[in-house]
Amino acid sequence: MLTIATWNINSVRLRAGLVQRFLKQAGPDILCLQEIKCTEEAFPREPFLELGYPHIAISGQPGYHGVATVSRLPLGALPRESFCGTAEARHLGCAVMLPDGSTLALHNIYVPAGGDIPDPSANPKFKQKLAYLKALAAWQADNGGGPAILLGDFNVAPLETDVWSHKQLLNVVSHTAVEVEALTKVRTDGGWTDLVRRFIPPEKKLYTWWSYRARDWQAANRGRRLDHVWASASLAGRARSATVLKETRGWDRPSDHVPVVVGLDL
DNA sequence: ATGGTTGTAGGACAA
Repeated sequence: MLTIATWNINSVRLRAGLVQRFLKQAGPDILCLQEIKCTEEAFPREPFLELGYPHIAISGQPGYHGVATVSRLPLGALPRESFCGTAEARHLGCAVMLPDGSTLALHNIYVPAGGDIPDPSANPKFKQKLAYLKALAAWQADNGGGPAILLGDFNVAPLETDVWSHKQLLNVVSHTAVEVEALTKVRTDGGWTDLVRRFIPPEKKLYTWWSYRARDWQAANRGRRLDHVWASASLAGRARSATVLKETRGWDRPSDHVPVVVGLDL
C-alpha cells in the first residue's frame, strides 16, 4: 500500500513540530505541503530527514505561497507550471519512483484563494483564481496518460456537503457557482476522480478547513472542504482508503487546514 | 450585518 497525504501547513518553519507529530502518527509514504511560506533555501529539511523522508522537492518564494513534496520514495522532477502567468510558487510536479520500477506523476498544487469579492472585474485576485483554474483545465498531466495524482489546496468546496451552509456560502469565494463550474471542468476535462468522495459518501458533510476567526472552531463547525486528492482514470480503481485527520485542527498552534490521506494498492 | 485570527515581516497584505 502506498499512502499519500496533502496538508496546507500555513508556514512549514513555524509548524515543523506539528508536521513531525503527524508523520509519526500517520506515517504516509509521501507528504505534499502547501503554503510553506519560505524559500527553498529556508525550508527545514532536518525534521523530515530524521523521520525517514530523504527525498524533498520544493518550490518556494519569500513570505507567501510555496509548495513542497517530501517522500520516502525517490522523486524525479516534472516541469513546473504557473497556470496563471505569475511567478508565484503554486505547483510542483514529481515523478515518484515506485518499488516495481514504474513511475507515478504527482502534482501538488495551491490554487489562489481569490480574495473576498467574487467578481473578476472588481477583484483581480478572483480573476487570477478563475484564470488559474481555466489554465489547469487546459493542461494535460504530462505523463502520457499514465498513472497520475492531482492534489493540494484547491481553495474550492465543490459540493453542497463540502460547506457548513450551501445557501449562506453561495456568494462567498470558494463556493460560488463560477468557481465550482471551473473546478468541475478541471476534473472532467482531465479525467480525474475525486478519491475522497469515493470513500466518504457525497451525502455526508466533510470539511478540511476551519477558519481561525471562530471563537470555538469545533463548536461553530463552519468548515469547508478545500483540500482534495484526485486520481487519473487508470489509477482510481487502485484506491483503497481516504481519511481526513480532523484532530490536527485541535493541536497546539494548528494550521487552519487538516491533512487528507489516501491509500493506493501500488 | 459585521468582525472575527493568523503568518510574514517588521507595515501592509494575504488568507
